[in-house]
Amino acid sequence: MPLMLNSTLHGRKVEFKPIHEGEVRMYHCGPTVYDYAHIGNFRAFVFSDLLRRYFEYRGYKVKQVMNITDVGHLTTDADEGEDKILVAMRREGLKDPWEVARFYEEKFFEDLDTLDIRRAHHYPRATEMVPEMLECTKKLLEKGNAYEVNGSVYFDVDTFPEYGKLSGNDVARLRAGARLELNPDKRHPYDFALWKQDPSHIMKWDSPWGEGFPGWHLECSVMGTKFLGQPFDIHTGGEDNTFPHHECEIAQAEAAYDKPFVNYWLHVRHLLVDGEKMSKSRGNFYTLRDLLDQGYDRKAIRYQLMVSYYGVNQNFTMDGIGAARRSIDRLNQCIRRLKDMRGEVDNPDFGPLMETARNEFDREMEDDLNVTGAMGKVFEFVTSINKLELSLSQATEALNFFREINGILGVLELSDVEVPEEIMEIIQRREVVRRAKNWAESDKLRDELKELGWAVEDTSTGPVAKRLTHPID
RNA sequence: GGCGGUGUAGCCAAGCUGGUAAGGCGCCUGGUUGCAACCCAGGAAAUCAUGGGUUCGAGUCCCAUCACCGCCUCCA
Repeated sequence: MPLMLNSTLHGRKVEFKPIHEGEVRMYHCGPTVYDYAHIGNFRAFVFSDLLRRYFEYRGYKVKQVMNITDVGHLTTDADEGEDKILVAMRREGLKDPWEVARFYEEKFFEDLDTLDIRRAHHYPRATEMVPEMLECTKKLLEKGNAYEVNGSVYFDVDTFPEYGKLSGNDVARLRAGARLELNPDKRHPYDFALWKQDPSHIMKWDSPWGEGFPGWHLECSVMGTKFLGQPFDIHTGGEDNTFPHHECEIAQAEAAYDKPFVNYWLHVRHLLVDGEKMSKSRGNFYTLRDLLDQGYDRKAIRYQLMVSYYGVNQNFTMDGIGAARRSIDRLNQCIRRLKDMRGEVDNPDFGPLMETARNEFDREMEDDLNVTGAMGKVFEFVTSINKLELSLSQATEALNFFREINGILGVLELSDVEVPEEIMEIIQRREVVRRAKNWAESDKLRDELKELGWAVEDTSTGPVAKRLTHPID
């Protein structure tokens, strides 16, 4: 069955067709490394991981690129408030913008690992792509799509009639409703900088037009084309990037090389926290580290971020993280039960259930990665097989299904839990007193285990140790 | 002001090509257990934002209103 994606460029769901058979090339707007990424940022990053893992599940070879924006488009004497970089430098005791960028880049990668987000194939830094950006700027000047004024180079939107095709904006209308500050250097208010000269900037490079820094939109065009070719298949980012950022990327790349830039654009809607938009002033602004510090489980956070349709806002709540944790536990519990199945006789009810589960899971996912719907089908499957006694081979088949979908989800516990010696010892001690029906002592040992972060479940086949994943449940 | 999106049980939510509403969490009852936890069985709970319209029939299409989100300025 075809995979349907809701492409912003098309304005509707369209069938995905790769440029290269069996291969997908994707570009994802990455972090600006002047602060910790917040939980909303991670919705977009988890989505890029979901896409990648899902394409791999479908058997595609995937190539991913994500930019690291380390060019501070900021000045030493910021007009309003204090410069973000300077604040970050003081906060972290760092000496220059480059150090700030490397510091937060490292934190970003740590956060990716925390959320089990698979690494993209390239993470180009903007500061290391300046030659390519200069080259693209020169090309646009040569072709007449850009003009130089006072050491800055602007893209001339009037030379690109398709400007607006992604966002649905219309240059004439934009001009009418313009509330931009007038920049006398620009011919049109929506012309945007490819190269900018500004003496007060901290980061500067040489160029044919004097010292300056690259424009805000150029890095993504250049990196996408360099690592993925032009056109490439999919470009993703937060919904806020649609205009002007992605619109400008298209204009630059297509004007420079006279061919389409990207075939499908997917935009991730923002998340709300407790029903409101996240902001520091509202006190509902969280980084990933904030949540971990409060004791929330990383897999629950991943699950929570992933199991909602990317095309609508998600209401992220602290209760939701706990609910996510318990949802994962339910799946894990089913997996554990399957591992104990040793029957030799096939259960006739199993086959149809298994087939339905696979088909419906796939059908939901093919519908624009409707993970929510797909998981609904998985839970229906869990409920129905929890009632059945299965043969070893059937249990194995079910386990394989969980293993496959976990390639996408990345939150399930499929391998046996390794129980530390110390814990095993207490559990065995508890078994001895339990057999002697010394309940007081038995419960004391159970409390002791809890203190150490472990639970014990007394099953018919003996005690099973279970790691307590989350103190706040 | 313009463009796009959302509003479904206590909470998170699927439902997008129209035929009276998935799933998870929570809650209730029973089973299991030494007691729990986990699990199982059963159950309560939704006038699908509001008001019109089209239709034999609308959460699902159309119009209007309200609320919220994004963009029009850097931002996932």
